Amino acid sequence: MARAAGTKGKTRIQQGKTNLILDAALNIFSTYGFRGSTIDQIAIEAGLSKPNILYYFDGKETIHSILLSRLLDKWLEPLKRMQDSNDPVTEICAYVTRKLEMARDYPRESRLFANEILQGAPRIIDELSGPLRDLTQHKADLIQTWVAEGKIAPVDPHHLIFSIWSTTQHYADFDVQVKAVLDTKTHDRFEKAAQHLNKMFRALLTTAPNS
Amino acid sequence: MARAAGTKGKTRIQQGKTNLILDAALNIFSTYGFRGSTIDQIAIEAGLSKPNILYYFDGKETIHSILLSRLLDKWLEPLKRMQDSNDPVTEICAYVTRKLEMARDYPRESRLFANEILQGAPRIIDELSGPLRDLTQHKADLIQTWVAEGKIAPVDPHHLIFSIWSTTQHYADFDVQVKAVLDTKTHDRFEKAAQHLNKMFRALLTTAPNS
DNA sequence: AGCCTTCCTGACCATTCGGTCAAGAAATTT
DNA sequence: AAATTTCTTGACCGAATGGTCAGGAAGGCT
Repeated sequence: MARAAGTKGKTRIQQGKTNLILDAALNIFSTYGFRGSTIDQIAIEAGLSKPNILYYFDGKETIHSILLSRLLDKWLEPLKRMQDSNDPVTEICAYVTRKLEMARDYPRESRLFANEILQGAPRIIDELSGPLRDLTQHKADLIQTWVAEGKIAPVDPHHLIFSIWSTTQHYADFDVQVKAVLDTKTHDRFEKAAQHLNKMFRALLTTAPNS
Repeated sequence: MARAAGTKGKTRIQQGKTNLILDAALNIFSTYGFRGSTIDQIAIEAGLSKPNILYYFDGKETIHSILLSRLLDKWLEPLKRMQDSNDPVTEICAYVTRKLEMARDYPRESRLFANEILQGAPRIIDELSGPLRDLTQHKADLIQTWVAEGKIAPVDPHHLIFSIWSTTQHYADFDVQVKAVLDTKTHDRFEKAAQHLNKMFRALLTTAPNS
């Protein structure tokens, strides 16, 4: 039997088919959710037969969890890159921009993640309570520092982060709705969104700290 | 056969069972999505037998679409209530508050909606392109008026609305993630969120219109 | 009580779906 | 070219699932 393991397979052909299947699976899973997707759909999407899919992967569950675990790394990267700076406002806005670009360039991943969370995150709850929580706490502390130093307006760091996540991912996860309401071209849509979000978070972070 | 129609059934017992089933179905559908839910699950949740469910409703699809159509009315109501005012900032912030309260009090409805949109809104795309689009356009025009009158800072009305939708619904749809990161009590969580969102949108709307 | 309508369910059916397997087709190696 | 390993698939299996149906239980009405 072939390796059901990660990318570090063996043959050139294994490598190719493995990626082909994972890509097809991402299309299907991100569109229909886990239970809503079938191996047959994935097989058709990949142009392979069902048993052939099962030859490369142990099962439906395995494929899904591989996609999820790969996703998490990529997902946390933009936040990781937000670091201390003399210009925290720009630093945070740069993070917003990166996150929005992720939503634009990796909508499938965003929807896969959203599907999982929406249904109670049964497969990645540990990742959320562990790595995600730790990283978020760490960056929240950083933001808190900026607040204490008076470099940005007083904000709740965690809820700021939530606002960034939600507003940016909205353009991937709720894309259908956005398009139904706007019906502008994709480029223009993200362009406008970038300007709007930049303005919003900049306003929030530079407001005078009155009551 | 009994009526498979809406609430205006007949018997007292029909009324009761119908609501019981719809409530159970909302629990299940909002948690597992349409394909991920089974009639058996709904039956168990409602404390009835599967054939009994099918006695009151034509089928799985019917139950789901009834829930969806009921949802839309309730969903658009907070936005409808946003009207012209001498204090647009407060008017908009009140809308934000109402929407957040919806996320807090009706998380199941929010997740049902999110599940549907995430998977391409196959069952309500017409509602999105029709009523939702019209209402949104109407309110966007109102906001645009406020901008033109200099009553609020210049913002893109549509993207402002998207930001309100996404930030508030985030606390219902991504509740698991929020809890994993925060682990505070429910009340405190929404309390802080309300303060944060109020501050953010107020800042956005009252920023001096410089470049 | 007797009659009629409404309500409920065990048993059953057809289809779908995840997964297996034996056997053959391609590669690869020797 | 023969031998060996890797790859591919048609046919099949068991479980789950949406849905049906005949018959019985419960409720309402006279």
